[in-house]
Amino acid sequence: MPLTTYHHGNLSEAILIKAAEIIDEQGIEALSLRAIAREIGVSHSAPNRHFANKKALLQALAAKGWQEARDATLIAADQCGSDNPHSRLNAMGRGYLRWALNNRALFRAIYHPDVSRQASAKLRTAVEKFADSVQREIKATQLDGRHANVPLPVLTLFTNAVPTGAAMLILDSILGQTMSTEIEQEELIANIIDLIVPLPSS
Amino acid sequence: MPLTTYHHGNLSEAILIKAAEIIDEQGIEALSLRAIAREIGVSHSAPNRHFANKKALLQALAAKGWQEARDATLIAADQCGSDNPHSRLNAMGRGYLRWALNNRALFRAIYHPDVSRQASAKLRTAVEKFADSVQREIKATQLDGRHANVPLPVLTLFTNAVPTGAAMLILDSILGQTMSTEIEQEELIANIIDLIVPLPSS
DNA sequence: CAAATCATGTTGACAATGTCTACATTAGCT
DNA sequence: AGCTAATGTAGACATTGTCAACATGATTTG
Repeated sequence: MPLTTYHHGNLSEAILIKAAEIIDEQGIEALSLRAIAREIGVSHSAPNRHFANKKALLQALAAKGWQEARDATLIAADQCGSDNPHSRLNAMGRGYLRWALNNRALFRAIYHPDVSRQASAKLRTAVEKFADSVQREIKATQLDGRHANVPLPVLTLFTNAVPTGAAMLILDSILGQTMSTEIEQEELIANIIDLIVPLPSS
Repeated sequence: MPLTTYHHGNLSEAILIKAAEIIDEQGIEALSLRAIAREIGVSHSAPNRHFANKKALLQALAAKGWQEARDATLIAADQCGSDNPHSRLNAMGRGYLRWALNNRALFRAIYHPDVSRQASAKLRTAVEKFADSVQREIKATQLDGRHANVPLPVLTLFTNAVPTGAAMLILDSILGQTMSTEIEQEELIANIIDLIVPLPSS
């Protein structure tokens, strides 16, 4: 095998990884197809063979991100070892927020406006499935007595807004920078999520 | 006065207005200095006389945005006609969220990562002043018995995250699109904010 | 096994953009 | 009236996204 092969072997994957790396370090605005190609060591238009355009690359990252976010959320629910809806939803919130803070590149991708504005049908249904899973659990907590008189869509929006907003403030906003972050991450996560869905006083 | 003057008269302001218009309609990613100049009818590099670069334009928009957000928030508190911290903070939350939903261009600007990443000292202190005003009120609610055992920074992050996250989800995310928005805006605002700071049962 | 076909990568081109420099026009002050 | 600084223009350049034409190599197929 020659030292430098004409064909990369797994360029698709390499592009996604390098893209995530750049987004992580320099933000999603700094992402450039040519820079990715340069750093990987392929020609400037090689990425076009794998992604029709820049938006398609972002969509692919977002799809991966939603997948991971969904997994992190649902697995957390299963692993919390309780059937109580409050416990489960609390675990889901923590799992989602933890994932967001530990995977900012993908987190930035899933909320990038360009992705939302022109989401493929496939991505759209993936997100809907995620939303449904969460809403089902929210509904269960409501039947269990949590904010019983609040319309479900509002409660859903609220429940999603907290971890999403918190992650955005912490990761990407001046406002977040002004707020002290001396608290240990896992404790912060627990404290914040407990404010949305208190754990049952077993 | 000739029909077309060599000097525009108030180009700075015109650029800011046109920029907000474009951001409102097409999102902040679609913003281009040359397009702004084209639509206003000046040469492609005229904006450079007023803003050193694109980032500077975004910073100016963000400064304007923080100013407006702060006004909307603090004025709401004063106008609520109550001294009760819960009532005041509730009004502030509503005022802020209402402003965000009604001014998406500036809302997008104040949370744009490029702005946060390289904020001028002036902008940074403006944001800090806003954050302080809010935190002072949050502290008051805590002394009034709201989540007395939660660390103040956490409670602050939570309180800010709700309206910010809700606005982002509604305005710019696929997740928000999947959530029904059939509720009237003012009712939605009230319902969401009540979930963070319940009004005192006078 | 040979050859044909398709996926993958390269090169060169083009338009659009941000930004710089040199120049033109005008406003405002003395 | 004339000077100076502010404001606008024209042209240039590097960078980027994207496309078309071509090169290379992997895979299938006769």
